[in-house]
Amino acid sequence: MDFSEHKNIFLQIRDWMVDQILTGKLQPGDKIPSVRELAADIEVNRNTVMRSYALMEEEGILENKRGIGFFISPEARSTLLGIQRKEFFKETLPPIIHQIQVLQLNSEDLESLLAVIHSNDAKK
Amino acid sequence: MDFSEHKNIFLQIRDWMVDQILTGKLQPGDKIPSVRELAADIEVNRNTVMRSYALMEEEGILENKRGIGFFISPEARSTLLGIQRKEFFKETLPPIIHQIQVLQLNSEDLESLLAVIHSNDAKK
DNA sequence: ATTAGTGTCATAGTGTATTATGACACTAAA
DNA sequence: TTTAGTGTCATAATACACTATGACACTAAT
Repeated sequence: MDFSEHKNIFLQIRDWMVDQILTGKLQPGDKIPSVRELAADIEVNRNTVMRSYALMEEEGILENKRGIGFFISPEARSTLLGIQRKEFFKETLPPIIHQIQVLQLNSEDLESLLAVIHSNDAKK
Repeated sequence: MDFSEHKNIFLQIRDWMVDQILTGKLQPGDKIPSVRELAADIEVNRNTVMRSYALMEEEGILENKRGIGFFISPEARSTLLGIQRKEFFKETLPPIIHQIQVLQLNSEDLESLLAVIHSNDAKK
């Protein structure tokens, strides 16, 4: 895992974990790496991982069994779909649209983007 | 101007100024607010504005006349189009595409996005 | 020459993310 | 009961963005 300069590490850990859940690599009920283990893996301090896990617990996507570890909450996937979709439309999409306007990007420039969107139309 | 929590202020000032240039609100040759003036306007420290201006000067989009002030460089617009397009395709677009896949967003969800893209096709 | 406005530099202080480390409570298994 | 693994809390140290402030050099206009 490589971190971006311009975003807090504990938020990037959260983003990475959220992605694992939404893509199905982590399933509800799964035990996730312990605070110490993940910290060692990604070469980050224990406290930083703790902060990520605490945040995700507060968001309702992780559950915590003291002395045992953290687990993906049963309703994590649907909760996350809600959170992430809301975030996407409120925070992510508007500046993207603005940027596309300003840079005058057309269908040809954004071919790969359009392909993905249309491939999602079929799956209904 | 309201700042986001999760991005450095001096970078947000730069983004804001870049947008003004690309949308034509600031023209090549225009004098921009002095370091002190802008700092007072947006209630930020002089040094923070200085850091933004120094960054933009280094990027070749601002020019500096000592004792007079900062000016939009003549080639600012084309320089910026290059920088911003490269940044967009390398850094911005890939995670967006991934997010659209993960959240299964279709043409209906992204109607406004598609509208903007297609409106850019005409202008050629 | 003086004045006001510009950028520039240096210093010190504040807040916060991150690190480093130790200690403690809880749980499961030997 | 002991041991190893878990989360949790507290403390101190480091790094960096940002603030606050003063001083200085340059430029244009009076």
